[in-house]
Amino acid sequence: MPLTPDPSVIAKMAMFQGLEADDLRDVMGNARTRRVAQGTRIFSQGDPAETCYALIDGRVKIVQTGAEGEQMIVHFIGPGEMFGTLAVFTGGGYPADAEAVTDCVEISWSAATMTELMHRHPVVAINTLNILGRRLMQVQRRLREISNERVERRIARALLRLVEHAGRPVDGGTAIDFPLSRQDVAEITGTTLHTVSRTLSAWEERGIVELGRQKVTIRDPDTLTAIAEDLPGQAPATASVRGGSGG
Amino acid sequence: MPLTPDPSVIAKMAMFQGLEADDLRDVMGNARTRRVAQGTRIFSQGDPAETCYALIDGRVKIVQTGAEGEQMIVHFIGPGEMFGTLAVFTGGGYPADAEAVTDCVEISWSAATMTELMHRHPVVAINTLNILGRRLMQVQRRLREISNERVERRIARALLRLVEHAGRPVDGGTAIDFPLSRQDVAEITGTTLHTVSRTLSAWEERGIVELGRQKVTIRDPDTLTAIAEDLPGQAPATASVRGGSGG
DNA sequence: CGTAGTCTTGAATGACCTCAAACGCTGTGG
DNA sequence: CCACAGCGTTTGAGGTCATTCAAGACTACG
Repeated sequence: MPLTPDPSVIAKMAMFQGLEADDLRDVMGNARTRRVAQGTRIFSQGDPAETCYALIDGRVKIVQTGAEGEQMIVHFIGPGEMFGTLAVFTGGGYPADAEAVTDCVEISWSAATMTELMHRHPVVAINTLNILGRRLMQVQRRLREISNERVERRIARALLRLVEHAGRPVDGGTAIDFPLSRQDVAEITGTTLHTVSRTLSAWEERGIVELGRQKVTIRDPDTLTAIAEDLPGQAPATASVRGGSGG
Repeated sequence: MPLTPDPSVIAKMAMFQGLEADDLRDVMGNARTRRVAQGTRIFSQGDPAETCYALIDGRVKIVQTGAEGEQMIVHFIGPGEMFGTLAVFTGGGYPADAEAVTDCVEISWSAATMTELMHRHPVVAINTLNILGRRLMQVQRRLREISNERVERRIARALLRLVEHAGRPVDGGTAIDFPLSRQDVAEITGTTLHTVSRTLSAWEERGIVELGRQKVTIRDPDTLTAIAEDLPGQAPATASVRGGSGG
């Protein structure tokens, strides 16, 4: 993966749809491309937001930390998606950390450049509006789910969403394209790693998933969907989730 | 309140900051102003998003409904704020219902008009980006809170936020400017009206709030903040509602 | 082979929900 | 004016899902 990516990569990004070839060259000229090793912190919550990013390759997780250290995974970023853009327009610091969960290639622009670009090409602003709007709708849906639904169902949903977003077909199922610990799943679904572990173990026994270290493979997406949607006929054996000794 | 509002009202809106007087007249010309009675449904979840709105006067609540009827109050809209804008740019229908919780005056534009306006005046798109960005940050913070925090603290936070956003000073405290039922608070905080009722009753006994039918008055915001932030020194003493910080 | 990090599993507690009933405002009509 | 219905609210009792505390097992890596 070269450090000067060809413009076609940029051209495909949702953010730059509708730009002419000339403008794309302009965009490229003002951008900075960089390799980022797995585990690198790209920016930190509270840092002044001076740069906005897009991902060429790899995966980045966006993590928000509360006053007492509780963490929540807000979003996983994949190739072609922007991140860190939000804070550039709201002023103030980044609202979360960004961390590379695999080796990545990122491209970035200064806040000033991006603002200027949007003034020159309103379509970029409108594209961004579109992306941010979708993300807002997603977060709102997730908010409702977390408020009103049981943990098991939230975990099912989270896995299905991850598969949708970062699924890689493997022998006998679909795996998730990057290291994903139980703790990660807990921070997505708003629960503890213990509950996640118990739930996944129960599912493994039923042949729905296959587990590994920082790895989950979905073997039976239909049953998982049934759990997520609470469909009849695939009633989960809830008792088995609770360590075997119900009371 | 006249049905042809003077342009200064529009000029003050965050969405139209930076527009010239001429442009503002243009905006006004394409807008439609309307009175809305308390309780009116302005748009419904799933309706095709053909109009975007701003509020001149009154309060509107944005409510999302899940597949099985569970509801969640996403946002309260006050004077000068826009709503229903989101869906216009993401395509698809509105992601939630909008309902007037008081008598309102709204102003609206067709989606096409608004898009055109943004192309002519990028600053409007960038302003909208700013507003939407802030809202996204708010929702993400709320998501983390709901995931990681106990109910009592979430209720405290919700009340403080409502006071901030719609507080009206009254004799011996601050009231909230519109009818707010226990059920409403439950739908904001992701709990049940029973738990809300119990919690508020306990607080009333401690003199923190004063309760009425669809009404909450904050008498002691400091203690409420202490509960919200889990500060020392204001430890709640009631048996029925959990206090302190864990174990 | 030891160390550190991830994951599993058990047992006990408890926060919150669910179910159920009754209370008290508010507005309405006799 | 009072009776009555409707709605929001309060309160109790019981159940359970999920957290919390506590070990221990497994995996990767030097």
